[in-house]
Amino acid sequence: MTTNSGAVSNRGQSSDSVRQHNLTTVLRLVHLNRKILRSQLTAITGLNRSTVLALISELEELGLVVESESQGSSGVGRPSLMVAPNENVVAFSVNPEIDATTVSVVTLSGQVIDRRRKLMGSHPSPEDAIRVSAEVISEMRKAFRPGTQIAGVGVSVPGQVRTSDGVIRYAPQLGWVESAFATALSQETGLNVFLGNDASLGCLAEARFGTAKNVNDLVFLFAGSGGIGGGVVSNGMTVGGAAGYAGELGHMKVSSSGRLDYSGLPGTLESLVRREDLLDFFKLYVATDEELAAEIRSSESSRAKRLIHDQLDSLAEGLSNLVNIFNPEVIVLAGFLTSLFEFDPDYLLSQVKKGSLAAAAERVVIRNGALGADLLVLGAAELPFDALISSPSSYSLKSA
Amino acid sequence: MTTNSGAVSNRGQSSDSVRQHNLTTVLRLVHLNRKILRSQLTAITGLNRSTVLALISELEELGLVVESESQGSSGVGRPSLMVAPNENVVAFSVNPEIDATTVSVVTLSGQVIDRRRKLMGSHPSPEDAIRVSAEVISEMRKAFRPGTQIAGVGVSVPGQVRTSDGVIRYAPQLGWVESAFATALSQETGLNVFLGNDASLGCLAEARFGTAKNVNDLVFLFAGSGGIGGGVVSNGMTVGGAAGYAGELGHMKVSSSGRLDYSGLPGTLESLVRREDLLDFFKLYVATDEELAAEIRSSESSRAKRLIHDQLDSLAEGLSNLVNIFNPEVIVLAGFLTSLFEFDPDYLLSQVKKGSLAAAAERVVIRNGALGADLLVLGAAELPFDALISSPSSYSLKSA
DNA sequence: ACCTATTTGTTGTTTAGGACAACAAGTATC
DNA sequence: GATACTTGTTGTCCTAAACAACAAATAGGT
Repeated sequence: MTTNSGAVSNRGQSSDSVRQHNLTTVLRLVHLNRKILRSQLTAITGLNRSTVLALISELEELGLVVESESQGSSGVGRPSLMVAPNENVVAFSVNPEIDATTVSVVTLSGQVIDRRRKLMGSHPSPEDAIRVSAEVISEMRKAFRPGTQIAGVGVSVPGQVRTSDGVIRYAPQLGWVESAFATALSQETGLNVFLGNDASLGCLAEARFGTAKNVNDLVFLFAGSGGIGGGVVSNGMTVGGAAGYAGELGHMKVSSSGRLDYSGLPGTLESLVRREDLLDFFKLYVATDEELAAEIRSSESSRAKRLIHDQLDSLAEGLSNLVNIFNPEVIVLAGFLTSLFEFDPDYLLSQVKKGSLAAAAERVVIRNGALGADLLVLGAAELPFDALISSPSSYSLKSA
Repeated sequence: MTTNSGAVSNRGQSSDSVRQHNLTTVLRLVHLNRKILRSQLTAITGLNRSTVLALISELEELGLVVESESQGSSGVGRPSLMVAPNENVVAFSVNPEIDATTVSVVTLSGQVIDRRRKLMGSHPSPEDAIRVSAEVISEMRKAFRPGTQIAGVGVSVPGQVRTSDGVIRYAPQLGWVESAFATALSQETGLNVFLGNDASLGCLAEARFGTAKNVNDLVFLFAGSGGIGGGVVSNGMTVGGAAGYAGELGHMKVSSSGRLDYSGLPGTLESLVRREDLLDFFKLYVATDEELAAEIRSSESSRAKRLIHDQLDSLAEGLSNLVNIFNPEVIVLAGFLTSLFEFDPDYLLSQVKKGSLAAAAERVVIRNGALGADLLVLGAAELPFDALISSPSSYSLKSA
């Protein structure tokens, strides 16, 4: 017998907060499931049928959900109505990269309905990215069908984001330092803007819509050309830290090697598991993850195999630590780590188990992420959607 | 601007759950503060005065709190009543060690009112510890004053505890494997029994009553003769992991050294920061933490200083990783790590900052724990108290 | 085709519990 | 001693969820 002390708020609850909580709970379920039967909502929430009816009616009046008759019968009895997010509710997703900025439109039901990628000079300033984002958003808004409601903008930042005020504290690859990105983009667009670290948002997306759906304890590791980022969900909540900088799993020291990572720290996971090393070996100049994956998959030379296994060993050392620290249910890999894993899944798992405590590792599963190119787009859009969902009746949606 | 997605339950709330939540909130505040004015309760909870009155009346009828007139005035206006936990509500704390088992009695107000340490043979079995604990508990119950109500038993385990069923999965120093400790001790005593990892409970205690009070993101590191354990609080919640094995921070690999820790893993924090190494150097056979601390404090030889700084360097490597992973507000040290830290606090902090990302480390504070010998006693007692507090009106207290 | 069992939607009523308002009680200041 | 201020206490109001009863829509059996 053991208890889990839940998150503590010290606030009391009145009937008003109950209503808010129930509206939030129903809307979240509709959002997460994309569509769900009313009968399932009553079953999951434990609320009375009549209460669920009232809640959905209110959400429908707010323009957040729509009901429709479900096709195909689900058994005896009067068929239940299907509840789905209102397709008119959308969010923008902004993804700044080193040479381009991508802006996408995501519906509350998780559909990516528009995406535009703007190439930029090789080292865009934050101001450049803000200007381009604002322009694209403005264009896109003009094309919206009438009645479209905008929840806000979510930005995935390849760097550290200060949660309290939406400032980009440091984005190494972009060279951005202390940029008040959220405030500035909010002024340009008149929309609510939310920032998040890219890997943390990827973690969020995989936990909500991807391979780690319904998993309460998970570790996410994401590796691209700019190094290794991570995200952690514990007790069903994102581990954010005091200021929002938590989850820098790539900068975990695992060896005494003097090799430096992109932030200048020696012997870290990021310094040992490197996309560049593989590209160099395969003599690929620039390559997509798919091209690299193909090379890895077809590797037969012992030199190639040794290199890949070395990388797997280093990855395993990092994952072992994370298993000891977090005892996750699932480890999710993304970016080129998926190719490494696929090359020899059993090897990676066995090495991880070897380097960690038997208890902590005994039920852990390693999986590749399921969201592919939509990972960061969906993750970033969750930020404004979260804000909307947590106060459905008072959140101010903006019209197109 | 950024949001923190809260913990998600999917359950709806009715007026009944509101009452439970409010009772829990008030009782928790009374417990955490040991005593608190009713006016402060209304201010903190945001509830109406009349509502707080009703809640406290119910808790008083349940025998959980008592009200008294506050001494000394606190300003203009009618003086507010003081609310305190009922001293008749207690929990047992059981702390098995390698050569003894200690049983303590803790009141809901956090007073340790009795403590008995039973020496045991050098390698007691779980059954031995259960039998001895049950005997001591039985004796102690006879001495209770009439009306005493028992919330249950909390056990601090120097090893891995499976949360779901209260089984000790593996306690290396004791040599215990897969022991259904909670079930057995519950049968012997007729009380609810809860288990927790010792370091995790120490973390909990420091976060609630010690140096990290009101801190929502903290990392706790505890080192004794049996190695290094840890605990983490993130978003105000203990990081427990999928099965309860999270927080094994001592087994984090930080170097390529082949030196093994007590669980056989190489190059880990525990293998490099060792109480034994210091004892050997100072030629102390067995020593209390105080004796070791005195030796460290008075070290003047350059060899001693080098050894201590080496240990500090290794400790810093581990802490740097934890800073990058958790971005904590506070790091709390306990056990002999306090002596290491006190030897050169600035050095440890600067080494931690050197090995971690500037952003993640910029506001971190390192502190020694404040609870000393009561650490595990208070921590373990929190387990039954948590169960009581989370359902005040339906929890079944046992009488003496 | 009709009847029954089953499930869900809908409507009207009840009820639990927090908010609110009004007043009493006790303290500090002038 | 008068006033202002804060808190305790009591009675009433109000919100929102539960409940009960009935209607609607389906599947399966005869």
